[in-house]
Amino acid sequence: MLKFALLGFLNYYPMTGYDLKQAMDRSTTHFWHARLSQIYTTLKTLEGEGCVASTLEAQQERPDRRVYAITDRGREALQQWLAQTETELSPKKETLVLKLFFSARLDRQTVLTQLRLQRDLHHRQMLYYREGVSRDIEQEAKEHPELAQDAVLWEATRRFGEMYEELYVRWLEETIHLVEEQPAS
Amino acid sequence: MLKFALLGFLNYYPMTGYDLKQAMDRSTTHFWHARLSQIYTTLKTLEGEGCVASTLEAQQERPDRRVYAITDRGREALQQWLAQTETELSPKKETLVLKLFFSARLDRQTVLTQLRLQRDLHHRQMLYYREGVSRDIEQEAKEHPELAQDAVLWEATRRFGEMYEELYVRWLEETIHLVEEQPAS
DNA sequence: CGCACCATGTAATGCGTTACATGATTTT
DNA sequence: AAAATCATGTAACGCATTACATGGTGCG
Repeated sequence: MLKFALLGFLNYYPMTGYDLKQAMDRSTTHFWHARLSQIYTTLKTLEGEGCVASTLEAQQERPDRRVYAITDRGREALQQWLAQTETELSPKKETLVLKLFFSARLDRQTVLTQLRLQRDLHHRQMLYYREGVSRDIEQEAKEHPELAQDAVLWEATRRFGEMYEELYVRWLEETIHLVEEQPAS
Repeated sequence: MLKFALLGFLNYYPMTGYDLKQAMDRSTTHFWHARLSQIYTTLKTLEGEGCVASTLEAQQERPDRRVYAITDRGREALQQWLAQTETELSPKKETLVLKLFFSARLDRQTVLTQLRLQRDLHHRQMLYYREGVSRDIEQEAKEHPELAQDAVLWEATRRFGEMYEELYVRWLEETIHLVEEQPAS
């Protein structure tokens, strides 16, 4: 799946593995993320499959860069993936919710500390989508005017992140009240 | 991480791998899931670590059952995990959102078909949390009255699932309108 | 002086899925 | 007659993380 994310970015313009990591961190990280090590190995695989091609660029005063560009075959693979309908829901893994599920016998203060910390984290994340991600999208759209159409959908995915964090904060607040008002066992 | 989910369930009462799969499917599946094959191998690992102990029960007219029970060491491991504060956000992977991010050059009808199908799937899932999961929790609480305290938190996690699906449907509807009203490229 | 940034990769390990393998009973 | 339920497991593979390994530049 990371393959397609990388192809998607390279379909905008050529980039290095390092660039791709930064692009993801500034845009898709809340719904798709990867480590640098995985990006580098996946690029190698994609090159083996003929979906991308790389050229080594020497730089003075900086390490060499290996710049990847998408090929016709890569564009085709990307299109095919995009057009293929998703007939299932993405499976989720939410550690906090799992923990809460089993926390009835845990002392109340520990549970509340847990929930309040997460509320703060999600609140901060919500502000980040509203401010940081918003700014990054606008900047990228300004630097690459040919991607204006794309930016509309980037904004839609940003909105998903924002709404998700709003929901999380709301739910945590509900749940904190619930735990506070539970009679002692 | 699956380890702790299994310990959590076995902390209620002893179960087989098959039972554990069903328990998960009826309760945690929207925030934590696993395949039977993984459950069986993880139980074996847990037994090797002394966190659970199993006994083979012969049955007439049915295959033998290997029933797992949590040990003191297992209870300790579970408690420690539960009490340990989560200082990070759970990373998400949302295939649909990733696809949408890169879909600007895809023809509009394909995108809309994709989004509408997902809206229906999430809507159905929302109803399932409201009806199916709700019922399952109530039934389990009725069958095991000693788990009444636990059921309060189960309900809180069910509520998370419901709110999440509501959000998803809302976002998809927003996004469908957005795509419908986009001027052609 | 230390940290962050730029820049690339490999190796070992862990987690999770898919496929393989079996087989009786109960429900539709 | 076919499908679902009960019931257990192994093997191969793929995806992802962590740790290892290197090294120069620029900023506070």
